[in-house]
Amino acid sequence: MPRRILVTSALPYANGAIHLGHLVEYIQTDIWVRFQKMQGHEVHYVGADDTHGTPIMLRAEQEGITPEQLIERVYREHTRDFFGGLEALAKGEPGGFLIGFDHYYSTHSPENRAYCEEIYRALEAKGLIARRSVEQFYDPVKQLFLPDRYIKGECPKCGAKDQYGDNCEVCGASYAPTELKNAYSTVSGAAPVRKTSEHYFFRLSSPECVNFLRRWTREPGRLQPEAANKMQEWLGEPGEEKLSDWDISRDPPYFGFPIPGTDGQKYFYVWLDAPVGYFGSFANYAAKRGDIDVDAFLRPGQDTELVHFIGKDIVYFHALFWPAMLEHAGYRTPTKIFAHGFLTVNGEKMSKSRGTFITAESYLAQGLNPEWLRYYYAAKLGPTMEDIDLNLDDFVARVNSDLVGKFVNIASRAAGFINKRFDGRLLGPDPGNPLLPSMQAAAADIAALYEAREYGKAMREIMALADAANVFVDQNKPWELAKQAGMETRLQQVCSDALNAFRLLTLYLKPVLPRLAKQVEAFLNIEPMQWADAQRLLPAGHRINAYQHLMTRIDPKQIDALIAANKESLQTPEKPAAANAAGAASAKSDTISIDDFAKVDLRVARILKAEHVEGADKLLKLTLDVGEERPRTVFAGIKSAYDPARLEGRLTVMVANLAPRKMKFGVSEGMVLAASFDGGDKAAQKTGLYLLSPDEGAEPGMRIK
RNA sequence: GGCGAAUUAGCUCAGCGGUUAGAGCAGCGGAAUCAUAAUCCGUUGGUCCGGGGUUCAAAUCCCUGAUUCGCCA
Repeated sequence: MPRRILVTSALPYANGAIHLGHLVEYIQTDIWVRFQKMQGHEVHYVGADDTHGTPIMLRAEQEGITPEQLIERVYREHTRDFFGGLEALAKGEPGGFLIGFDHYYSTHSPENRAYCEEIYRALEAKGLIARRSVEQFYDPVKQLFLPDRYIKGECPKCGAKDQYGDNCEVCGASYAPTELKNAYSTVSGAAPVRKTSEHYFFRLSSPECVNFLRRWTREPGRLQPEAANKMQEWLGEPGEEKLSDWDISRDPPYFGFPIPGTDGQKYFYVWLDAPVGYFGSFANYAAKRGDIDVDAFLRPGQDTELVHFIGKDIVYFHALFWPAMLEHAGYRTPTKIFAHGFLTVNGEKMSKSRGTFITAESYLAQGLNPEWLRYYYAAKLGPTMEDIDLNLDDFVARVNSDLVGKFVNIASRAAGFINKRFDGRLLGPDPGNPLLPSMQAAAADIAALYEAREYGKAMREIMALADAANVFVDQNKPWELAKQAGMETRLQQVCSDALNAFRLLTLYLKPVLPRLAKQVEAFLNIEPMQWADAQRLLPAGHRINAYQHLMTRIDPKQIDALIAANKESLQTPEKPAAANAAGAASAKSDTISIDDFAKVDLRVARILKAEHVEGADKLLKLTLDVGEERPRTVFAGIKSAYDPARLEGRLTVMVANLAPRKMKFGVSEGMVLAASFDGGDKAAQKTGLYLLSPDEGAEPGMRIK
């Protein structure tokens, strides 16, 4: 009986780029899904962008666009990074990191809204919704309740400025946001006030929920042991009431769904509608396909499975709120929740200043092969919540050695002889050769490892088989057979067996290397391989196609370039590496002489101050240190893309000998340089402005030439 | 501050009460030259974080300290 599984990866937030940390999860999920599909199971893998909440709203405002425009743009970026975008998918040529979503949608959808409302109503009908007053910080200028992350102030212990409301980065003291001195809203700069509002709560502390969760979280197989222990900690011993109710409402203005019956005065907190977004995406997919019974996957009492892959940081939401909500709203609960750890790079947290905060896009833009990373992650991943490390030297060594040196090399060693000497024809497997049966016998073991998400062990086992195949070639020395008269059949036999071995290795690696597997299937002239095909071999007389390079080695220089590229994006982390598209989009200008260029005095400048200009729609007033006695004042038309607070302190590039110009708001003594699309292309104009930055080490006043 | 996890060869990791602690990569020495997309054979290398204990036996269990990383307050 094929299993029927609905699989999800966590929904990435629609206000930032996908980076290599995100990809751990999508690659982990994708490998599992591809493996299950190869087993012949019915699997639906859905995802979506998580689009609601205050940060999205403010971000859009800062960029001068609507939240809808922002999430649409980010949707294009995310789908591009995951699978090359919807166009590539439609053409059947997925790109990006080859994440094989069956459907990728958005939480800002009618389906999601309908599920949220239905779930909410069901909970309310069961008396699981409570209302009570909550006092929170409020920005009187923006007229907005402020999440803690938007409040800064002086540390109550040491007086350090610009500290967040939970603890001080300077002295390490921890405190409540209310204790901050001279607190201010990072949105408007105004001093926040305390304001009371009625909030809606999901009664997680009710006996129904607590008892359910005590039972549910301990059911075998639901959670990893570490996660189950963590749940025990959060739940406390029976009698200890450790859980508190969950605040699910937010006051307008809020980008999200209104709560039914509140007349638009309350909105669902983004963390309520985010997981429901799994269902919304699935429902939309099912409607498009037309042959899937949605309720068979979403309602209780069915033989289907619901599997969530998530990061360890959101276990809380997925193992407490989410199942409790579902259980009491008449839906099925997740069958399994698989949490993974975080990614470190070279043993440390990803860091923008070290260039290890690497975006998915920059990795691809540098020409690195996504399957290199997929393999490396697979080699490192296990079923636990432990962090995994991307050690860049190890990455280069391991991929080159395993994939190119061991694996791909086998095909390369055998294919030449078969094509040149035997017209591409194979002999059937040699019954006296124990290599192939032993490789076939490993199929069950490797399958069990994939099933258990023991990818690292699976890769090790597969590479041990690749070693065995190389030993086989070495012992049988086809290059010597080729020189001996009368050994033609033996030569053909050895190479045929080697290619059969290569086919099996490819099959075992197919969940990790889908694109390469497809190329190999074309090379071997075979149908797409399923797991059961491991028990078959290429028959006598089978004809293969000409061999072409399957994979190149990683040049360490490519890694250096990748790090450098991500260092450059240091100052604009939210929009990295968007420049290549712009370069191609506009025509080149006429050539100039070096003397012409020398007339422009470009200098490194430090932005000492950046302020809004009252009455100006586009301008920011910048005070720049260019190594002169007196700082320069420059008005720059970059308000749409930059928050002044973020500019202060950073380095950029200015034209120092531009004639001063009197403007409505004062005299501008130069200009700062930024990249943007040329006018005319309306679609492109949306993608904004990119201020230039020198590499680390540059100092204010340095001449640029 | 409380709770938890981690610490094993240069690097990445496995082993989690039982022969002299393992693998891959790197290093070193050979061989080979089908594969410039390289392999094969051999080999160096470890106070298993420090200290104490339990045991016939500890990298593995317990206590304690250090460092790192989480979660909570």
